[in-house]
Amino acid sequence: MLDLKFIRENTDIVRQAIVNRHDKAPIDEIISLDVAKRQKMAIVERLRCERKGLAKKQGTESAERGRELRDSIKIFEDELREIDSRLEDLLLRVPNIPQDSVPIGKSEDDNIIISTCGEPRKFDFKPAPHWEIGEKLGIIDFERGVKLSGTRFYVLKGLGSRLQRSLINFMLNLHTEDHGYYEAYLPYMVKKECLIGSSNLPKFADNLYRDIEEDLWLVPTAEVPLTNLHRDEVILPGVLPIYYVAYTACFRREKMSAGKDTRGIKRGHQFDKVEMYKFTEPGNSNDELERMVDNAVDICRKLEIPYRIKKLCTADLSFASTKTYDIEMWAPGCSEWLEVSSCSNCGDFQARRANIRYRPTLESKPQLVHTLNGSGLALPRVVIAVIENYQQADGSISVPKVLQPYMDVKVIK
RNA sequence: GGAGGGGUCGCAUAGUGGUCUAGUGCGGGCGCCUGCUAAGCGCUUACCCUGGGAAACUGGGGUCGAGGGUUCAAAUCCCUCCCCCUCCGCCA
Repeated sequence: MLDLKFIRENTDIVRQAIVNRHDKAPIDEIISLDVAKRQKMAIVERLRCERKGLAKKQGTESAERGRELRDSIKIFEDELREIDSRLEDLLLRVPNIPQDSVPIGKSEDDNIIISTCGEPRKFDFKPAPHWEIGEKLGIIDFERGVKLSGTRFYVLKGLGSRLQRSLINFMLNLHTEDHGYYEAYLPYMVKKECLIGSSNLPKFADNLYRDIEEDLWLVPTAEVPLTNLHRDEVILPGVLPIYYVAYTACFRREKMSAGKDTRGIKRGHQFDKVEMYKFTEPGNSNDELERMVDNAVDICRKLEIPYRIKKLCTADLSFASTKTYDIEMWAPGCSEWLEVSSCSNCGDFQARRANIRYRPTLESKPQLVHTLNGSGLALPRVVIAVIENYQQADGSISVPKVLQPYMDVKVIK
């Protein structure tokens, strides 16, 4: 959420940001509600002040005036409540402002490829897509996944599920041991407030699963509970930056992309992900973003899979982000670059929603922190990349060196 | 799921309709005093919104788990919800 005061004083900047994002947030209505709100507040505060003075005295004529005050205060309070909830809802739907370094673009085609690393392997046979390799080896079972849960579900079996588990452990170990992250095991179901804090609600409700009886929501990413770990807290001086890493399952309806990517395990309703998350001081967040990207890329390097880094343009930037890098791994079987990570600096946008602050020193006033999130990495796509990059002519898969200690085998066959 | 108890300033507590402008202790900060460590004394101690001011600063409102309600007046009474504790039931 943007600061209302900022919107009031920098309306043109906000308007331009919305245009650049091709968003339609209703800034005009916000501005007029804000004016109306402050007018009414001035009146109601004057009335409350009089009531306060009156309440100290007792007597019949002050009781008479008191009744009048009570009634008119109530009318104004009701109006204010209505304005407030409308304003709150609108504010929650305004996207974050892209940084100046973010390229302005019309669509994802305007994202900029910053670097491409690693030589795509030369095959002396035609590389197969993972769904063929996986099915032949019996490590991915699409039919039974659909039998259990319907379309976009699959079952990993045997060394397939072991491969995913190995990747998770490899990533968690690397981030905790080499990159300084602190591991957390989190709830996969969270309260509505958490999703508001992380910016998934109210705007993106249609991509979420929810238990109506308890009003608990399944997390679409660990970013949601991680953001909310420090909700309504004031972090003490000297504690920042905090780095978290967490493995969770993620649940998404993927309604918006129905019909897209239906083949294989690239896009399911349930998938696993290792997520990196940082709480930082405002001055450091961009440096921390670069480091986070490098932490994600380190996985690609160690797995020895070709990858590229993209800087997202304003049209493709996610709602809460001021600046985002995507990392893609090359998948020679389906001949496409797979998005395995998205690293974003959300600035104080989520911190304002979730009320996450820190004190620079013991004496100073609380200030909003900056939050950053990045996949480190998204599992099923890394599984795809391993399968397709390490496939062999006989249909088997050789296991990447760094995974061999986790897999206990050198070849999946 | 059933029965009961509870949520007050960083922590611990007092407060059952007006004297609460929320008291006290601890902890924190500032200062004074003291020829060592210590003790003592004084002051201070949250956050949000909004108005005025170039600024230092200053006026007003709100917040006692959250939100409503009753009342001239609510930390205090009523309703809904959230969270914590104890016992019972169930359970990996």
